[in-house]
Amino acid sequence: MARPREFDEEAVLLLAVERFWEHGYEATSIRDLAEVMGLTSASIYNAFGDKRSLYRRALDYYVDHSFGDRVGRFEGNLPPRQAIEAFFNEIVARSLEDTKRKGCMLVNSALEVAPHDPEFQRVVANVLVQVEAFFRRCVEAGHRDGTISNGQSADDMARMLLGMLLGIRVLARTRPERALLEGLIRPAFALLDSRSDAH
Amino acid sequence: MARPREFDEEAVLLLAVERFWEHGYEATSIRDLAEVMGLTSASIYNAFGDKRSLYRRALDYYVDHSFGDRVGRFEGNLPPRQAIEAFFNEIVARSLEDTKRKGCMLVNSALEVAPHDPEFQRVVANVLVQVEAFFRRCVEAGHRDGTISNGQSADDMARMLLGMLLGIRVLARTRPERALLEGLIRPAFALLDSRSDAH
DNA sequence: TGTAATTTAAAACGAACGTTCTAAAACGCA
DNA sequence: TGCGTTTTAGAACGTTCGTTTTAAATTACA
Repeated sequence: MARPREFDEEAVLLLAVERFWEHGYEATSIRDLAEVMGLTSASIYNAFGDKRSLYRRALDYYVDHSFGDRVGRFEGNLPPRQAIEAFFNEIVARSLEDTKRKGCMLVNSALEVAPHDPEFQRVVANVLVQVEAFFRRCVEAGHRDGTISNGQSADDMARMLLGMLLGIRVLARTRPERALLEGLIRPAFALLDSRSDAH
Repeated sequence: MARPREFDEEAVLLLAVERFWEHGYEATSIRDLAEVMGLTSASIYNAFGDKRSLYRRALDYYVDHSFGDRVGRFEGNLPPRQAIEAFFNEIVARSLEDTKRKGCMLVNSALEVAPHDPEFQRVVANVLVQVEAFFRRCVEAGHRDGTISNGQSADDMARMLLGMLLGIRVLARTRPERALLEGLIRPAFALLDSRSDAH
């Protein structure tokens, strides 16, 4: 009943993600996006609305396919202590092979967009709460089966792991050095392992 | 021999710092700066060169008066273990009273400017190296006088503290909650205290 | 007091910004 | 085969960008 789209919406959204991810919101123009996505600006506005709406779609896509995917792969499929370790090992590995220094789009968004936009503030905060909850579930399970030290509360341990995660993401963006990132997580893991009955 | 400046260079630089700090590089225009600094764009260009040069001056000013000042106040004046604690307590306090959510200008710069600008990459990386070195000196001194556990190497401990610092700075920008930030550092301090001979 | 030097104010520069408009093109259905 | 509808391509909208220019104002020194 009408002329059909000449592009796949998810495919071009992925291209928009790449661009926003690497250059951020302000430094990415509609013309940049049009070139990268292989569309005219009219098509972009027709399919996604304005620039902010497209960025929102891109961020949601990123969150679902990075963090969401990671939690889904590890939680339940691995013992809690190993799930945490696998999570951080993957973050470190990704950070070290991130030659374009894109970092984590959620962290980028947390610093560039969220502070001045209540909607994005809510979105980013919500994801961070979910990450924290994932860590807390892992630590609680580890407490129950004795594979994680109960020297610290699961709440505090989860908070620390969340802080470490964000710290790695920032640090890797300017100093992507293996010794630094791997050395950073060693004390944190030592804390997971240290036996409380040794005190 | 010529018409004198009508403004104090350091005073207007501080105003530029505030603006860049809160809104970042891209989202701050020369006209914004001119209004905030109370100058015309011609005066800005005459005194500071182009926008990027002014941002560089602003970042240097920020680094000297925040991190540089903090290290100078704590190191030497406090025992190593207390120096680290005072450092983090001040970071948490500043983060909680940061109602404008400006965060840390160095971290903001690390994510917005440094990845696409080799000069700023070098500047930011250099400061992070200095922060790490400050932590390492504290941990080494604590190892010597027995106030810090030697369960972890000073190198790794300093790396972890650097990661925690950056993590707090990011987290506080979207979730400035006292329980979260204070809970985050508790396990890290526990690691400083845990006695290695207990294993 | 006149001259050289510098800073001001304000307008102006071309380029790029986000967004919209105008037509032509491409489909399903009558 | 037309009709209604949507998507295309590309020009165009007004605004804002970083930066420079023009000319008046202000000083120290001869």
